Amino acid sequence: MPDEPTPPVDAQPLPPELERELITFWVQVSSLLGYPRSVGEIFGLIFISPAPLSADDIVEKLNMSRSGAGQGLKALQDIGAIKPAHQLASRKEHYQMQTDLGVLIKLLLNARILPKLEELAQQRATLDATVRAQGPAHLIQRFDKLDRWRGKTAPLLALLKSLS
Amino acid sequence: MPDEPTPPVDAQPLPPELERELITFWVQVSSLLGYPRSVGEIFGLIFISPAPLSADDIVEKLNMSRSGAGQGLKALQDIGAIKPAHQLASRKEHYQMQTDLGVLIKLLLNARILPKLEELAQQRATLDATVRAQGPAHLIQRFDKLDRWRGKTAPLLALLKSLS
DNA sequence: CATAAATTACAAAAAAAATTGTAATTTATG
DNA sequence: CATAAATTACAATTTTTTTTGTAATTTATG
Repeated sequence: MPDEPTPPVDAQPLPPELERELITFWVQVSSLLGYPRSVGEIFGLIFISPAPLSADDIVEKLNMSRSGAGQGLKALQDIGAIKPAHQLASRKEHYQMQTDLGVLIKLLLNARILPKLEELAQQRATLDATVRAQGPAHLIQRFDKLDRWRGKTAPLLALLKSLS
Repeated sequence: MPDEPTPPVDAQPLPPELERELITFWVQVSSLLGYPRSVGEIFGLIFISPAPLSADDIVEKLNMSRSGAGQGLKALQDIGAIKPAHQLASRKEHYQMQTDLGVLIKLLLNARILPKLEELAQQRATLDATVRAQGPAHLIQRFDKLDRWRGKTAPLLALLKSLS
């Protein structure tokens, strides 16, 4: 037996325009981090919702496919932006935002940006060694420059990691 | 009269595989910053080239369209990653990398990431005010959380700006 | 443990982004 | 200042990414 529509928790729902703006804000954040619009919309909706939401709630509210909602929820769970919240009356899984935003930002950075940065740093080191071993003078000079740049940005990376 | 092909400056050209790896490295950097593959390839090619390159040099080496090369070069110039280098013998514009990488990283960040972050910060502030004025309790609580997160990441933003 | 309800996986379709080709414009040179 | 050479702008095409729909799988409940 499918669930009945749940009654609103809030007496006073958000003005639709504010709702839209808040969701748009999170769409932009997710886009900055390289996630598709749908993921940002789902997170935005969960962010503004007073109660945990099921995948079907999201499908209904955002007019998206069931499988799109499922994949988006999975992505958000993977990075720890949302977490499951068992609703006693229902068999469906419900989700609410991860309220520990320290965890959230850490996971966002770890999931997307830090790994890439570290992979690139590793590759740079390898190329550096190769070029210094066998490369022409002009390239060695350019890697010298990269080294200096690395020195400048090292504190930034350290700070990023310290958030994690 | 079109230019004759310029003779190689280096006696010993790079091994093709190293060349490919170096270009791939820059493609990945550019992708992290949200630029298309072609822009990364162009920068990579200029990075490894001992002498300044013309748009047509790039077309030939990378097998890309003339207009694609033009647009990519423009984008790279706009962010200051490369700079024009007049070649006396030729009428074509030539380009070489901006060797001051301090300038380079600063411009990359300024051109893409910082503006977005600042726009988002501005929007957050506006939404925060609106929600606190008229929003429901649960949303106000969530903006409280955002505020705390902001406190944690403020040093990061400051450091980013200090690089600029 | 059988069945119903939900989730997940994956190929197909749709949407978005990047690249190309052509035409218009600008810039340099005789 | 006319012409040739190069650059730039922009619509059309191609490619990539995102979203959807369906089928297979998993999970919970009587």
